[in-house]
Amino acid sequence: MINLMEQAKSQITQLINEGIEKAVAEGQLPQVQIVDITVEVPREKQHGDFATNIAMQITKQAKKAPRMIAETLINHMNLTDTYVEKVEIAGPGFINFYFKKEWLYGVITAIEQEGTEYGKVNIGNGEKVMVEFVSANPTGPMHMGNARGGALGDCLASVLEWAGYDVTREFYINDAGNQIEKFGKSLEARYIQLLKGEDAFEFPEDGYHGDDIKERMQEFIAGEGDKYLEISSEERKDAFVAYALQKNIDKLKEELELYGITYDVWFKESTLYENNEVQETIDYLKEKGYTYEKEGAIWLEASKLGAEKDEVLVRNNGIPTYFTADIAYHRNKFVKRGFDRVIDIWGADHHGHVARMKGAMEAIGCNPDKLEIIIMQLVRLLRNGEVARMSKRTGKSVTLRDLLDETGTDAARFLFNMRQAGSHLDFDLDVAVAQSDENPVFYVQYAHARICSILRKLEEEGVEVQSVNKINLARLETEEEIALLKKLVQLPEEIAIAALTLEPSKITRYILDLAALFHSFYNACRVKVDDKELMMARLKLVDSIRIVMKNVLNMLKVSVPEKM
RNA sequence: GCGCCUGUAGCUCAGCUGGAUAGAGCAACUGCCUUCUAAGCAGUGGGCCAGGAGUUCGAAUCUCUUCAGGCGCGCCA
Repeated sequence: MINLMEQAKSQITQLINEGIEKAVAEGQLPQVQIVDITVEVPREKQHGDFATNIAMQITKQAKKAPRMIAETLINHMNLTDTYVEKVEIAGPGFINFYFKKEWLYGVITAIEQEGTEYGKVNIGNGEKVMVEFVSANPTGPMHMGNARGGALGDCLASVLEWAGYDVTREFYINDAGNQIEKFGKSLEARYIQLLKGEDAFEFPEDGYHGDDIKERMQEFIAGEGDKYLEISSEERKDAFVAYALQKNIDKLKEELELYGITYDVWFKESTLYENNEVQETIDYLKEKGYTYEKEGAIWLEASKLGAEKDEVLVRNNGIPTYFTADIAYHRNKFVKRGFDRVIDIWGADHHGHVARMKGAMEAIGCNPDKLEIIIMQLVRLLRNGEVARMSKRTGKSVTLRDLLDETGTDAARFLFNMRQAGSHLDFDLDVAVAQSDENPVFYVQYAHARICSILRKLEEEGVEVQSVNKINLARLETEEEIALLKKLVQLPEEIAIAALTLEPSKITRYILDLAALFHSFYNACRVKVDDKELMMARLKLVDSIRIVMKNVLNMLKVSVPEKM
């Protein structure tokens, strides 16, 4: 994998280290302790391609003015055999590096060589990491929170794959415990009501009122009739749950598939009970002395593990809580399946769960730092500039399905990843469906389509993209072309940063920037010009942009139209 | 009351783990199609980075604090 950014930075680091060594050897600097040399790309391009603040950082140790230190260092740098063209001191003591154009042109070669792989980095070293996301309750339809979580989780998983991790996408099915109990009761009530009238059976107070429950039972009756009126409540609830749950899970799968999400594992909570892992977990915690009994329940001393207060593990009716199952689940992820890292994506309404979950990890002997929980802030849906809680079509709260029907997968996936997980997100339906400059998805896709159009036009005239060794890249010298080359160089690093910070939103912003630079270029420079050499160079540049855009959009699973 | 998140242009948000003159996109205004897709581009205006204190060569960024908003604090999940 070629990472020009990395190469450049390591060259600079080496130059500085050599500079310091020599200066120290010659007595021009005292012995200094360097923790980390930061090399960054300055915001202002007149400050060069790279800059370092090392001179300012060692001011105290060196007991000299930063600009003096900078000068000393520069005097001891040997620039031969490097890409560095020029070094300058600037401002309070920055050292600015100007790179030769050859370095920048190298990106075209890199893209040609790596093609669909360009942008990949290996910071993960094949580490096994799980991303668990959505995990919506199978008792009803998915909501806007699930929609955001889906886009975030799936794109994050992709980013991690591109960064060299071995990623598993997982959906946790809550098919056990209290809510399934409620689910069963609700189904039973609807079944009897449908066959014998509304008044024949009282609907449970805390039951699920959604229409989907009724629908399930209508389907069930259509197939099986009324024979379940005769059997025991226990038996028929089990039968209803088994039927409706499978139906609901199939529907979840289908809708997520439509959303571009395919999971590697659908993990059922019930298997934790079947395989005795919940009990194993409880026994383990007991053994380690983290539990006590109070009022007939078994408690976890979570307060001693960093949480706010203690938590019930097993209710006084003998049934373990959701929390206990979740501990067993995470124990399964780490201990039974050997994941190096586990990333959970939760809605902000679950943030109270974080501290006790981390505490529980410690209690079961897993490193809590290996469990990373992304807390995603809630989504506000806007329509006509106003908060829209209800779907236009159904009058009920807006589901993932409604959203996809209205805006399509591309817009939803892209727009949900425009914001960082931690920031509250306003999802504007009018923007999502707008086919204009307001809509960032179209803006990016349009750039790609424009490029394809150029390629088509020239191909019709018999002009094709040539391999890099036949092209005089030095002809790429306008401001717009240089800016584009620099942006292309950045992709591997952007992916690395997105993976490290767990923020796929960096990538959507990257691709928006690239599209903007392309559109500027398009208006400032023509590809199809009489100067053949220039045309071939620009054609190659444009084709390289196309490859990068396609790579990134494929990664995000946003479609890449060649015509619009 | 306690805890988590957020506060940057009229609106929606970036700001790359502390850098140089705080940036985009919408919205407003002015221009740009006989030449590769105007779903585009160029330009103009717009800011007490919520307030205050601290840390240091240097703070939108880190710490503390006040204020405002969101969310949570169950033998629910």
